[in-house]
Amino acid sequence: MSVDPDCPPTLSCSEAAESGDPSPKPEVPGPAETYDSPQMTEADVSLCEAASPFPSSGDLHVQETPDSSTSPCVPLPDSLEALPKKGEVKVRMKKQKVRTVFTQTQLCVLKDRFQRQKYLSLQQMQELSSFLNLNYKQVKTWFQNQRMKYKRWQKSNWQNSADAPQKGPAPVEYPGTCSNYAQGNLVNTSGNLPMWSNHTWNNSAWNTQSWANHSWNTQTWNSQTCNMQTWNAQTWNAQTWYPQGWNSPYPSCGEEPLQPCLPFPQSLPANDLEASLEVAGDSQKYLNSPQALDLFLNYAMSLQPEDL
DNA sequence: ACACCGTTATTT
DNA sequence: AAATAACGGTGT
Repeated sequence: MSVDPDCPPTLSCSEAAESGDPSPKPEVPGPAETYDSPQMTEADVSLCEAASPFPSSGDLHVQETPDSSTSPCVPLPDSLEALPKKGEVKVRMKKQKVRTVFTQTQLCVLKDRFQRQKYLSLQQMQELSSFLNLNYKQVKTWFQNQRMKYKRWQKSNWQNSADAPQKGPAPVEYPGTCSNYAQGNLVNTSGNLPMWSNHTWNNSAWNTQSWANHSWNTQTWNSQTCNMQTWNAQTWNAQTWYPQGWNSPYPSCGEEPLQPCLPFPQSLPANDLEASLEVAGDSQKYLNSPQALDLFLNYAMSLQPEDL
């Protein structure tokens, strides 16, 4: 909650948060941080965050999370401000962790996506992250954490549906989606299937229900057994996702040559989700990628009030 | 390179 | 104090 969009990205949010303005809601309706935050420079980030030892972050362009306020990078201990070569001063630098506070919108999208898809392919994550204006890494992490959370939840609910062998009205629903979130629209009310509920999911046993039943607390499906990596690669590639389908359902999408699954560039105008949605409201000139369109169609109506 | 999972640290 | 974003170690 709160997500203080007010907090100037540049200054320590925590500081601001603590010292005053506990006002949780009255946020500027600011489309979840419409401000394009100067945020910190990469230098800053790497400096304070000690730069994730992530090898891959190289090719997976890690855009430094644009919206979604990220925690400060300021109060580094002391004596270090001079800090000319970060290479050397390894000593007592406590390395403050930067924690991003996702916006409600971002969370909604993430959660909803998670509900129908526990694992995303690399590409999907990239797309999603791009759309949400988050890092690939952030999305990846989020999904990982979410899986763990889900797992925990399953365990605790395990007893509940434990013995409803496999017929039960499906275990209690995982508290995934946002309250007034119109997840109804998500699943094609019109046969326009969102990409992630496409055939791949439909006919398989992987709808949310059966997934839940799957209770994989035993190692049933997890990566070790199945090797998600390979599976992902083979199953979730562009061809799979964009079979031929993008010509049909959507009005102004027919024209799109719809390339496979592009690197999902900044096809979205500068900004973030809400901006895109806003724009997309009347003209779809920016939605030149299936992903954007899809997301729009799926989420446009379901934004949290506070985000708009 | 990625998933899992325990841990750490921040945010509320 | 709880929730959770991010990290680090480990296994494949």
